[in-house]
Amino acid sequence: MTKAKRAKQPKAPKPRLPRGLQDIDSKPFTQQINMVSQLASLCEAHGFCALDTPALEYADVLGKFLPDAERPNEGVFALLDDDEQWLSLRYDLTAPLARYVAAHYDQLPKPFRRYQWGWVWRNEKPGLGRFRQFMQFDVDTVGASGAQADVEMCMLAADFMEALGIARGDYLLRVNNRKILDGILLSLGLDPDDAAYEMRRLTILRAMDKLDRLGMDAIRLLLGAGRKDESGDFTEGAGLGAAAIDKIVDFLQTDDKDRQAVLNRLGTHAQDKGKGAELVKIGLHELALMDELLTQLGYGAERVLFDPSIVRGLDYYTGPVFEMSLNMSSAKSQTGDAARVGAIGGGGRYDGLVARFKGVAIPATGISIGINRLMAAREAMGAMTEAEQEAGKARLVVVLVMDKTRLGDMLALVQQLRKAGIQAELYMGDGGMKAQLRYADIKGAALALIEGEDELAKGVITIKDLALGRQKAAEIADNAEWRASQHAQQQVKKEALIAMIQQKLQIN
RNA sequence: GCAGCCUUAGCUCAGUUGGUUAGAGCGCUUGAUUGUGGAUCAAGAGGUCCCCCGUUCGAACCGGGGAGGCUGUACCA
Repeated sequence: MTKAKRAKQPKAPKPRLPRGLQDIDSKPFTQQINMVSQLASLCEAHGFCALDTPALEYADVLGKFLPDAERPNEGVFALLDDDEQWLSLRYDLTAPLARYVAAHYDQLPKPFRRYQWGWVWRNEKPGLGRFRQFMQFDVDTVGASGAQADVEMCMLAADFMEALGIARGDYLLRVNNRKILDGILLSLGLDPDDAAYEMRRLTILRAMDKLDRLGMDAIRLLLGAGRKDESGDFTEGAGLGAAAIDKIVDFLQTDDKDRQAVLNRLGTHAQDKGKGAELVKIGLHELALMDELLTQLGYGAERVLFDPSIVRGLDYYTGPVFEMSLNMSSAKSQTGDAARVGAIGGGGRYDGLVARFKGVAIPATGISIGINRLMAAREAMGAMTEAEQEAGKARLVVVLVMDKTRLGDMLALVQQLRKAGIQAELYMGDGGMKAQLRYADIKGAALALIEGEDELAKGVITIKDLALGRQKAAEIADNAEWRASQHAQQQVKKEALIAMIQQKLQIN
């Protein structure tokens, strides 16, 4: 566009995208569809039902983050409807599930087991592997209080990873119990009636949650006076005394290599008298039940481990909590970024969520997988299922248009190819032969078919092997030799065309 | 939110300690060689130097404000 023309339309919008949102083009989108359908069929095999719910819900139904007029978009994306009611884009799939269960409780089978995937939105600062729109895949069992339901979630999470080609040992589901965490806090001697207790509890839990990322020394600082990060910014600590810090640090040790070892070690924290130790004891008992089932079913500590530093979100979890992480050491981390993808999923037991609507507590447990993060991590790890390798191969055949009076014949040829199970398209543009081959190249097609004057006269079709041609090009630097190299193509009789294409596609 | 750094072509970046017409590589378009993509050669298109205000004879460059981005940190249902 010339400058003069530009001046006439000065307000041409830039084709920009809001931060934290992304286009997903052909290859990753196809991969995403494949991943979701693999997980969905696993869920179906377990007897979970599919469910879909709308992206928009009433803000008060989603709970917390209720928008106010001044800051309607704090944390969530919200908008005021015509009737002056606040709507929010869902920020997870669990709150809508609670709404759905409460609304249809009478008709649903109890326990109600459903799986669901969809986009969710969070209005937060995006970062590495964090977006403002991302896809979650959730599986939940509502109305089951026993450890078997939690254990099923753990096993399913592990099965998910393996179904997606992530090798055993490259993923780890770490499990903790909120009752243990709350019990430990109580036994620190903090007074729950103290006005500052809740703040302090959050600060401590948040500090514990950071063990993975910051290391134990930083955790000591965060539990005590506070910590200064590398930009010089200061984070206020919990202000605990040395004895309390030591107790927590001891609790957090994560050297244990199997689940029984964790249970034994944490058992020492259950021996004191008092409410705190009592809670710890209950939590440990729940974990012990899970361990028993997991062990019987062959899910060892290399897949599902107990880890006292797992906290997960602070709000609705009431019992076991899970977090799925990947061992990225096998990743080809060119930049080092790949190694820090963070948790790719999590979940736990939330016995209070449906009670918001029904008044009676309905126990529930579930997991949630972050599809986008998982996809990025798999890419870095080079995890590929056979189906994906198959799908990633060049299969497309592009038929060129050499003579526009013969479009009908060409379309018929393409149809014939498709009937034979060959992925094929006719060039739809206006370009000449050069443009058409460039099109086939950019599409990553395997073959191009040419039926021009010469071929028509001879009753043949030219098959051009694009991949082979590219490979030859890489070896040639001289123009004359290039011209002599004859384009990696061959002519076949029309009757033999389909058989030849099928043969060529197999070899590729 | 807080802190630090950054913003020049589609991308990655040069640039003049303030001086007229702002550059490179890659990419893109067109052409040559073949009815033929990818190699090679040639030509071309593409810029409000993030935006606004100020200082100055003169600002991409200096000052102020704003926006956007990156990194760390906080929050993360």
